[in-house]
Amino acid sequence: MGAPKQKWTPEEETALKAGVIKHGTGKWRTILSDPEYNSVLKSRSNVDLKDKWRNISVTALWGSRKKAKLALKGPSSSSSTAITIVSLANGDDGGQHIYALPPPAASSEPPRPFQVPFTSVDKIIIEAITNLKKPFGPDGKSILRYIEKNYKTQPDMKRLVTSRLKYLTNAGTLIKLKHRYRISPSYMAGG
Amino acid sequence: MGAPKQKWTPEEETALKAGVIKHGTGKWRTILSDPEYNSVLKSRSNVDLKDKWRNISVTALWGSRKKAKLALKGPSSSSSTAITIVSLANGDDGGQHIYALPPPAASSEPPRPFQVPFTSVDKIIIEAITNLKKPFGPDGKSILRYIEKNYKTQPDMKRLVTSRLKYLTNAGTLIKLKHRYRISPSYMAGG
DNA sequence: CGGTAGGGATAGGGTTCT
DNA sequence: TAGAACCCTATCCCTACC
Repeated sequence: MGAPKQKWTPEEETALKAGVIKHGTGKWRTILSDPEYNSVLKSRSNVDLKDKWRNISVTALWGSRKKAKLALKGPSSSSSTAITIVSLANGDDGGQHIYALPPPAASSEPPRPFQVPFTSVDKIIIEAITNLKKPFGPDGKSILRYIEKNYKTQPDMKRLVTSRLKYLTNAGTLIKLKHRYRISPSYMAGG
Repeated sequence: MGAPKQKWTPEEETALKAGVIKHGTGKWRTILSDPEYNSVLKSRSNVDLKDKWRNISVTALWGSRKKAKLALKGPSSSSSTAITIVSLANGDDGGQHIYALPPPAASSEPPRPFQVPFTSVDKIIIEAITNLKKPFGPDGKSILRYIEKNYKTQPDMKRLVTSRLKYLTNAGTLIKLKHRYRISPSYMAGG
């Protein structure tokens, strides 16, 4: 066709984000039909929207889909790539950090620091909300279940998640409505 | 990592070319899966095929990717690098030459000839077919659109392209099938 | 048939190696 | 230094499942 790879413009991306905030994720056709966005997104399909949103989400969390796939999960599938989540005192998320411990044996990589800062509970919470993709956002319990299902967690993860949800809501990163959490516009907008 | 740059053997290159002729460009996985080639190309990935084909194509056209990048494009992005295509009577492509005119004002370069022979319509047509990468080749209209999009053209470019397509098809450089054009084996083989 | 989710392939820019 | 080989990831495509 004419366009070998049609890169997304900032305007289109903004419109998509606004559309998701207004209609929720998974409502790609609805967003496209909304007169508020359909002029900007004229040249995009519902599938394009879905793909772009996936890309935005995953990039914000992990840097790329590939990294997300590598980072996410692991415990059950392959012991050599397992990632263990631990939280340490005194971090930037209210006294908690999440670290990824490199697998015990494994790679012929050059010497790395024993622990590399990898991601925080906050990021995992955002990931949970993104991946659970409930129409109006998951509730706290679902978020916790998601995290416990996908990561090896420490015993007091519940307390940690609860306090982080409160903090993120106060900070404006999350929006809480009827016990459900969704990601705020400003966060996805790249704030 | 493991692989210290695995150079392409002539056999592999031949298999790749045959695969492209059979399945078209952009069908890298398909080519890999074809029992006719998958023994020779066993150690290559679909991405490897794509990269190698790019090297082959771009080398045939411009000498290298770097040169191609310098030569290609200009009009829309930056006026100072704009390339103007004109055709002159009495050339080697049926009475037509394509020239690249240096930008009007611009560079502090040493004095250049007013017009430097740049490339011919034929090469641009080959480039168009290569870059448009339609499964069975683009039709004439698409080729014309590509050229008009990427170059500043003279008014009668349509007529020129049409006649060149006819010529190149007769000459065996292109293969025409159902109004679509693809590059012939012999051309890519370096003929 | 129309829509979405998800896996997977491709395109094209960038990087490394020789 | 250039060019071949290779890497990264945004975009696009395909299929399964409603």
